[in-house]
Amino acid sequence: MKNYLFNLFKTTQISLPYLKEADIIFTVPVQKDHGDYATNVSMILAKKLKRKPLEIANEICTNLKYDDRIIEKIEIAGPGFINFYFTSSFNSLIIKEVIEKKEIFGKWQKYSGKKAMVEFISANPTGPLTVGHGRNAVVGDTVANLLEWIGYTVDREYYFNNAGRQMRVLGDSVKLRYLELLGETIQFPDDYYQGAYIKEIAAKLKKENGDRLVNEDAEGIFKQAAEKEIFADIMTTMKRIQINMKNFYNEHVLYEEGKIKSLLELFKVKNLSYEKENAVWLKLSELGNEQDKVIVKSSGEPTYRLPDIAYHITKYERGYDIMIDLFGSDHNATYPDVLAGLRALGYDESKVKVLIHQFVTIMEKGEVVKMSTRKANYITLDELIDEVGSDVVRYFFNMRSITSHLNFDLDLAKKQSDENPVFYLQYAHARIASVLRMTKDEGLVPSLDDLNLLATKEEQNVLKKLYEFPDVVLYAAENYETHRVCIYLEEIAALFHRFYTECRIIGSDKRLAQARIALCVAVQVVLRNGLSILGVNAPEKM
RNA sequence: GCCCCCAUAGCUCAGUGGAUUAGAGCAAUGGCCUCCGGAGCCAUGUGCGUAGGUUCGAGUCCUACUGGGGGUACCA
Repeated sequence: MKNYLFNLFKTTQISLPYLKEADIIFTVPVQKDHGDYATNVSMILAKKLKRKPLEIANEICTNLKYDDRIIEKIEIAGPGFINFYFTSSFNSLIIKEVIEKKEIFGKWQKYSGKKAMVEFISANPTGPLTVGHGRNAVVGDTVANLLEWIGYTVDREYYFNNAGRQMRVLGDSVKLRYLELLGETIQFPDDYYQGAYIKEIAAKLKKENGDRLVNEDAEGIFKQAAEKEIFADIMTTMKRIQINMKNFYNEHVLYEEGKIKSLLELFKVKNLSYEKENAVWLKLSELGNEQDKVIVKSSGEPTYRLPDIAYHITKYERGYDIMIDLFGSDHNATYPDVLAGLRALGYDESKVKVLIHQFVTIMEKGEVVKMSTRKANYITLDELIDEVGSDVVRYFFNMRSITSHLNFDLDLAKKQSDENPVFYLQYAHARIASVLRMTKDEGLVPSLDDLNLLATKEEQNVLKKLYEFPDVVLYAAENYETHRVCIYLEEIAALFHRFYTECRIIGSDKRLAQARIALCVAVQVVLRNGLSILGVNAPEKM
């Protein structure tokens, strides 16, 4: 539909050259009686041409040479909108396209040949993934899916650090619990890791080694065992929600390959850093940021900024056209420094897209559960999956704009899963599968021969919505907004149910029945495609 | 103090500068199966935090304010 309009306006440019001067946009009007698509081009041109919008709209309309088998009518309305009404027989042709393209309906070639990296989760192995990581994990994976749908080749990468203070505390925490199990009286500091998993790791060490480890360094076997166990856990959790990371990038590699050292040297040579009070500072205030920041502490240990910049440089070196970083809002102060460092070294920072998602609030028994990895009172992603399943987890994390806080009512998700919109979508899909099984037994098959019979309001509404799917995918992908897909799917499922309530298949004239079955198939394809973007199953039966 | 995000119906949230009429789900009330899946459909809504500004046109953009969340380390 949209394509036809774009082409129509392009040919009209010959007779009305001023059409080239405006960005022509077609939108689906909120009001159904305002047509299938509308454009505000005459209002935009009114200012440039200093003429009345209605007058311009009239002129455009008389010059549009359209095919009346495709467009039923064109109207001018309100202050100068041009509304387009398509013929019902043209609308029905979308079914043919959907059924022919099937699992690739909605895909684009627009960015084919381009490489993208999505870096997400990137949690250090200090504990199991929490619900907050869950949002990051699901959104990151879905953004990656969306980019694949518009043509990108996408790598998913997990960046982590198994050195540093946090990990030392982790090793100490495990050793203390180990000593405790051996009967020693210990003082367990408040700022150590309190979770039960620490005790489990300590217990495992005791079982395997008895008391032989009492004189071992906490940074040795204790830290290593903890990291191994925790990472195994994280991997299992990711697998449960269908996340396949391509790479795990260990910050340590940057040191091994000398990238930290050479970057530090580069900053010095370029006069972008200086020494003060035994520390090395990056001249961020000269690069447009608020203040200079330390990149090497007086202890000689770099702060996260140096490896983060070095890490991003490897992304450029690996040839990505676009690099997505997905962080929780608690990290929103870190990326401006990294971007400034990259900019100073001449890298095109517009290739890095930083997405910040807001917190997840867990509600349980009407109360907010405060969460901290250190403290014992947090809900793990694994527990959440146990309670509600992978499909609900993935759908819920995808269904809200990442700029908003996500309110996750655990009680609701636990006990009343049939209230969840994900079931509404899966039900629509399963219902169609059932219809197809049943009609097949009646000797009816989908047919594209008489699609023009699909003329009722309910049928037409579904058809027009089918046309929108590729646009929704493109918009969602280019704006990294996974929730758009959810909104669309809920809309088309609702339109389908309405159609199905009003329009009978068995008992109708055979040609009409078979056209309606074809409509069902098309809706099913789109539901399945949309759900696959989200990583949610589309069941044949429920 | 400064920086980022948010404020829309009882609750959870959509809303891509457009149309005298701002939508959905949940909750609530009342309808709809002699009929293909009732996990469905239909009906019922005193709502855009406050005050200015830009614009032909503002929930959407700008400024200030109020309220909430997150930051502002030689933690990440």
